[in-house]
Amino acid sequence: MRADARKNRDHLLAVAGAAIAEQGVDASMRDIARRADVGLATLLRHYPTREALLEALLRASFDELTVKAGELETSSSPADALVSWLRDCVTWTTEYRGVTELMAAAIEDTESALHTSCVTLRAAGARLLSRAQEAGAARTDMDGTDLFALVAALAWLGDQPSLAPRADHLFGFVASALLTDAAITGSGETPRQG
Amino acid sequence: MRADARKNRDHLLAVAGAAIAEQGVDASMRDIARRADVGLATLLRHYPTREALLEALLRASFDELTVKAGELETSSSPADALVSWLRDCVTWTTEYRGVTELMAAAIEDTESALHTSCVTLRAAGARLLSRAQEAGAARTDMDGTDLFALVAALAWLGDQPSLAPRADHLFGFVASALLTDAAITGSGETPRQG
DNA sequence: ACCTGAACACCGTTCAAGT
DNA sequence: ACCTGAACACCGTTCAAGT
Repeated sequence: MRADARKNRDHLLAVAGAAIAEQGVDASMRDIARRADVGLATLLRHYPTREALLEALLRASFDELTVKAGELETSSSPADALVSWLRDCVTWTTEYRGVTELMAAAIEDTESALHTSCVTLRAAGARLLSRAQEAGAARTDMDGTDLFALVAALAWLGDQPSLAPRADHLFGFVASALLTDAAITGSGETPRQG
Repeated sequence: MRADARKNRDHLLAVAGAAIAEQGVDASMRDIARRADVGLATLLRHYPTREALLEALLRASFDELTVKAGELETSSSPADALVSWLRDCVTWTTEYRGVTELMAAAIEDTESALHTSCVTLRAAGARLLSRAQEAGAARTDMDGTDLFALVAALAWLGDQPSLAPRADHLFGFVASALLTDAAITGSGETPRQG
């Protein structure tokens, strides 16, 4: 790639990041190009679709979350690892309004530029869930796809101005429903009789 | 209203219902007018906004759900009434893809044509929740707004092709988390000591 | 090798002009 | 009283022509 092209590309990504942080993932591509003082066609040659642009923009965050999941597997109790990773995921998505819907579409669209990242993320969550289930800390009637859906739904709530104030509370509701009583009362105690 | 205008209006609503059932609430207004063999400006004079059109389209369903809530209050146990009404709400929203997002926006926008209907719906849910809470059948850390948000989130899941297959399962997950153990093991037993 | 203006087919909004 | 064509300011896609 030529030096001027590389510079254009980096500049575009920075401008796109700002625009999308402000206006959400539906920010106009034309507007992003305008802000970057570049023709719309130039933006589209670097990033042929909105998803390709987002993939470049979110790659670092995706990687971080995946690495974090691996770290939590060794550093925290199964229940704590699961819940704190879920919280990280939900918190992260609130940075880019509307990204959840795109991710839900991408996870079953193998053509999407976001597909692989989403599948990897789901797998990371599934591992943490399995670990918690094997420890008797999480319900056994859930799998990685259920978990992905729950995170997506909670993130979606955070995107809706009228519902966002309850997003934290409902995260707690969902998280505690996901865990078993044994995990909630603490791993040191014996589960109480039902 | 003149007879020809009335006829136009009814015809527009029927056509809009079909288009929106097919394509979701984002169906092009221009396309709806085209299908109805009417100028776009005519559609917009009858229904000045997308929300006004949907309000006319959904009014009957809104009323039904509100009436249903009242009936369930006398015909069913507090827990059953709450859960079966929630299921009705979620099932209903799946008929019109995207309606949940519009409703979430409308409930805090007093200018929206859908505002009153959404507020009424939330109040009906809040009554069923209170009744269940007073009977010791539902968690007491939830209110009508939380309930509205949960229904919205579950309905949103049903709108996403990749997540829809889990929507029923996750409805059960949320519903059972909403109820107390006492309500789940049956209303004939005394709540256990916590 | 890289960039871009311009044409295209859409969208919802608005209003002057028609019946 | 009711309807509508047309102008407007947008959108993303595509490609021939320029540097």
